[in-house]
Amino acid sequence: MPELPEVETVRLGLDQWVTGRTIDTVEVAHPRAVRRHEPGAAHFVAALAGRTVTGARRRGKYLWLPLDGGDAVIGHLGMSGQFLLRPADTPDEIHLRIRFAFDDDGPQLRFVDQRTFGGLSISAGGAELPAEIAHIARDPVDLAFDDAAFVAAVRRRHTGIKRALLDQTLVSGIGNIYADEALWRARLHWARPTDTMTRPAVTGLLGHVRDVLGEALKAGGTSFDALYVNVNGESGYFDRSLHVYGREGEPCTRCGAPIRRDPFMNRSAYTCPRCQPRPRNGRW
DNA sequence: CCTCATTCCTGCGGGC
DNA sequence: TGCCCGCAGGAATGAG
Repeated sequence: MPELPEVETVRLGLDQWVTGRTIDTVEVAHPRAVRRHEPGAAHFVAALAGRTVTGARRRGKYLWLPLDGGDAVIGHLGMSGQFLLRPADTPDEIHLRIRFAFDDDGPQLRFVDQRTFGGLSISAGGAELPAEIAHIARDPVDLAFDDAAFVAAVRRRHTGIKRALLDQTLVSGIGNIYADEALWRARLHWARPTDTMTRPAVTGLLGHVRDVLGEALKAGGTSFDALYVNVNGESGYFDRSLHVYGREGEPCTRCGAPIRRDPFMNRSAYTCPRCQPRPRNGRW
């Protein structure tokens, strides 16, 4: 579930509570959580002792903590990852994967992840932008995002518009929830071929993507259960503002037609069949 | 350079 | 009551 608004909410918390602190010890409770760290868990632990965190940054759905000396800890929440700040005497979470203890009296930083799709690794010299995630595009909230280049790139692609929105090398930060919500706002069907879209249509969609991401960030993100929480364990409330995602059979808030769920890329696509029609003759 | 299917993982809820 | 299965899905990977 964590998409840009949720990851950014976590980043803000990390920046507030971890920046400037020096790591004392690290414990890897589950090796799978560091599987992307090629040198292995023991190296991960040894390399971080004594290092000071100098910030908290984000690229799309990836986070990284720059360290003194120029390296960085890269993190991805996957489906169910959480960064939690917890006093040392707090009982371990069932799905605790990695623990960071600092050389001060402050709380531990714990990486908790039920489904273990997420994980952490160290990027050598990656403080500015880790090479491991340099292929991830900027997100639409990034001031340096190039709107014209994005519009042109989308129109050059030969695929469906939702696939394009989910392609993190084209635009980052968007996942299944916000893709569906932006497409509903733009009245576009998920299968609309990108090469049939006009420049204004893509530009308009980009505007809706920005709007929905911004609104969700203000709400502290979307959560349906306790899986997505900020560093203090609190849930966002944007799920109350969703128009199509997860609403199969419920009336469209705009026209009343029942929301439809289609199988899509081994997951789901939610649309309003009236607001986002798919042409009968196959011509868009 | 594309495009796209497959794979990883755990817990929950529906059906029988 | 309990078992099985589908579903949730980000992104790396490799096939074509």
